[in-house]
Amino acid sequence: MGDKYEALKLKNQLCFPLYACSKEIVKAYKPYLDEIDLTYTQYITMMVMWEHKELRVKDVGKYLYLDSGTLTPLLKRLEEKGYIKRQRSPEDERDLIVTITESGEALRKKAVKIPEKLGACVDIDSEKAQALYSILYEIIGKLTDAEK
Amino acid sequence: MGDKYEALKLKNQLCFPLYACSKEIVKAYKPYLDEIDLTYTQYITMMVMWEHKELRVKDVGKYLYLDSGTLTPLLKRLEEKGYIKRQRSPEDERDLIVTITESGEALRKKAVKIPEKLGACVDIDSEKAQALYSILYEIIGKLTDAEK
DNA sequence: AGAACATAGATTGTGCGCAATTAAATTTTA
DNA sequence: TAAAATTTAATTGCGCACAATCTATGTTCT
Repeated sequence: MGDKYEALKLKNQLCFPLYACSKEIVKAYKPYLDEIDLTYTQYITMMVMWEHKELRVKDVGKYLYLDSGTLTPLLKRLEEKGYIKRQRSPEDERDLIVTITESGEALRKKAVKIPEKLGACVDIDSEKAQALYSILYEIIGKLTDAEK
Repeated sequence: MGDKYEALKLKNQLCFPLYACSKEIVKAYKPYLDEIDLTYTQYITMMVMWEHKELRVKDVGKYLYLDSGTLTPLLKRLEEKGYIKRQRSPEDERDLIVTITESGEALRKKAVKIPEKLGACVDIDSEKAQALYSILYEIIGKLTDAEK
């Protein structure tokens, strides 16, 4: 009981269930995302594009906590699928402007059912969901503000 | 306000903060894990090995929710580093038995400070941590039991 | 204006993470 | 007991995720 390595046991970790839960939920999305030929990361990227229509790569990265190493190839794939356009900003050639296409907008109609389908899988009561949500953003805030 | 696509907005997702939080915490581990030359996944794998000393790949996978596609190369890397041994079971040649080495045991002493170091980074009050923990395992349970 | 600095995205390399498939060993069933 | 089914790990292929580096473009500072 309570040996000196207690803190190193899996069951005493907070990060592990977070890591495992995140993976399992993403896995639960898969059958629904397969229907619209998107990965989870592509899906959340389309989410910010559906909402903002036009963004620099940099801003997409800020919303999603992703860098260009992840986004550059991912955005190229979304462009190949026809959901977005990528073009340099005329004002500042360093910026790459991502714009949603009509086909990308059309995809939104297909995707609109996904949140409720997933809600049915996870099925957690709304107080717990709210608690979870606020604690997660509290942690994210601490980890990403402190940074600089 | 509350258009028909409200459910598709990033701020209304529960999975996204989970996904982002998981990544940010793993990132927070990195400087400490770098010191002992482990990735996060290797670290949690060592955690189950520190506790159990000897396990089949299958059981490691059950503890960590990982399959052989992830574990086979990861365990080979840990074997190269000298922390574990991999050998077939004589009773059932299908099973691969993973055993911790002395060097692997020694690593535990170096790792023992990591949980508190990370606690200092995340710094969340213990009621919230407890709530988070139990909600996460509730979701994990629903997603992994329902499966079969 | 020219040099130093800063910024944005692309590239490279490593390691997951997982679906799908394969191969070998074992168990079950007819 | 021979054939079919199951179990286990390994392999293959793809897409992240991220650190580190590189390149091109802008900005700032003398």
